[in-house]
Amino acid sequence: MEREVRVRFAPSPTGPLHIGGVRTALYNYLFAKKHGGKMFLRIEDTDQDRFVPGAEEYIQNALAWCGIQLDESPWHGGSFGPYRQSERKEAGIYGQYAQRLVDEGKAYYAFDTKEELEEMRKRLEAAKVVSPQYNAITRATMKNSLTLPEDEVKARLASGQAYVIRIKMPKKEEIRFHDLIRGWIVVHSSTLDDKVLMKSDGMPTYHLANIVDDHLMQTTHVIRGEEWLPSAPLHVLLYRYLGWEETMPKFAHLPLLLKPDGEGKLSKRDGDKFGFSVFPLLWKDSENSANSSSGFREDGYLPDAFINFLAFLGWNPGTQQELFSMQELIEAFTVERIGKSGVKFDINKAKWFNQQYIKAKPNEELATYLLADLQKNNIACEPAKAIKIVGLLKEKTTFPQDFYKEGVYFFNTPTQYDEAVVSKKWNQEVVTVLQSFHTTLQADNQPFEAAHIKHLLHEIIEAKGIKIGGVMQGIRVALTGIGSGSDLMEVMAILGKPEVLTRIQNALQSLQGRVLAK
RNA sequence: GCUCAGUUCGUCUAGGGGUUAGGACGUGUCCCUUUCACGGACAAAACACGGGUUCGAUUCCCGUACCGAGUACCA
Repeated sequence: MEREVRVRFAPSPTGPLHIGGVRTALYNYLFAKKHGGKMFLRIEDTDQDRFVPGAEEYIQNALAWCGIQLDESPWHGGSFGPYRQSERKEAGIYGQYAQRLVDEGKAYYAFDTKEELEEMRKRLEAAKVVSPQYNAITRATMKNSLTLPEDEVKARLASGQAYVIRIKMPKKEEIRFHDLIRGWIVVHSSTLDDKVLMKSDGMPTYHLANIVDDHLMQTTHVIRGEEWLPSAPLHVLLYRYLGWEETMPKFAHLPLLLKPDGEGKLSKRDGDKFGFSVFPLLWKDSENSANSSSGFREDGYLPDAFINFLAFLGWNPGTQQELFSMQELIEAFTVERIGKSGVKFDINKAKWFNQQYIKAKPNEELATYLLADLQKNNIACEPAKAIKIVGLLKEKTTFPQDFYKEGVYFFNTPTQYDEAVVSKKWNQEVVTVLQSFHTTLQADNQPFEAAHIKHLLHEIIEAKGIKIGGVMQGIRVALTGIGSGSDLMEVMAILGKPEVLTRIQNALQSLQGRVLAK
């Protein structure tokens, strides 16, 4: 097994890429890079009915945002293309293999209509058959090339009648394979059915297409969701039937991402229900806006935080370290450390990761978020000022949009004051201190810096024999309009002396009657 | 129903025949403090159940329960 590691991510373009899909892509990517191999993307668009315009572009954008870099794909190209199954079908790639299986007696034509299949199911259910399916037993009662006379089969085929190709599942045979995460899996063929390999529209089903493509594209490892585990035996059998067992990829079936309340797979509805996104990016459904969904990016998650969070959903490094860059993840990643059990989705952890990443970012970078939000609100601001504000606020910030939310008071001279704070904290002492402070400030000519401001203010407070705690909240509300925020001295320094003087004056005037009214 | 998986604090998990079963998120209390946060400290909180194997099982085996996935001419 000296083959170069080649893994694939194979989404179908049926809508926005789900967060579970992103995690699958991520694990594939980490694995490929860890082993110096390649990762490619293949679009599995064999179901034309479910094709959604824009989905492919969404997948591309989502992976790019996450920093998952593909070596080959429909849009990057590569030497194993085409990378869309619809195009591969046009190129005649699948038909020959289906035909080979039929010729070798490992698959057969079936002419049953939808109604006939439905009828069979009903009949079997009525007869209380344990598992009503098209299988080694029931195929004898259906219309297919195994039951029909040879010339009738030929006639039907020649007349252009619709047909599918089904695998001829052996009656009794143990199918076993090794899963990198779960160990040996053994399934008896009698529990499997004669899955359709080639649909009546000439398209292969996933089952055939993924085996043919993974073989042709020299895939060494198939890392995919656990929902594929039940059909893995079928895939293994297909490799065997096609004579490709020697180079069959190794399998790793990932644990599923579950709803926060633990009732099943995480789905789009859960995002709405629990108030968070289950998609990396905003998805706009052009036909039905109700199908649109918010994305982690738009919610304010940083891509590296999102990736770090996602990596830990079902995997851990076995150490106490929790913060990992993509490069560190690549180095630390092993399939052996992927868990077996389903993982419930906890958005709190995602928030925590985001907070950690915000804190670690340089102020210059964070300032761009504030600046952008300010611009949206037509507020002008010097980058230098934004950098200072952001530096002050970052400790209490989870999302980039918090800078604007928490920091608007830097830009809006308050016209209203938080009533709860005013009624509790606005008193004669505050008024007195503010008055002296105003006078002192006007006379002062030292640089308007936090330490100096603090010194001046404390001098006044102490001279009057007042306790700091009783007066600060009032001063804060006078200056910012609200009762909470970052260090007031720093806030004033950023505000600048003229603005501080104005605000003190305003507050003294606006709240004039409030002390007496008490 | 059947097949296949899985089961350690509320959640993500470490561990693994003998441990005070460890960490993180969240929660609570306290400290810091000009408030909110941040930070610090502490606390509550888990081996699904029943058999077996064993001197000893949370760990290994077998059952049961529960949970999940699959059971389409969807992927």
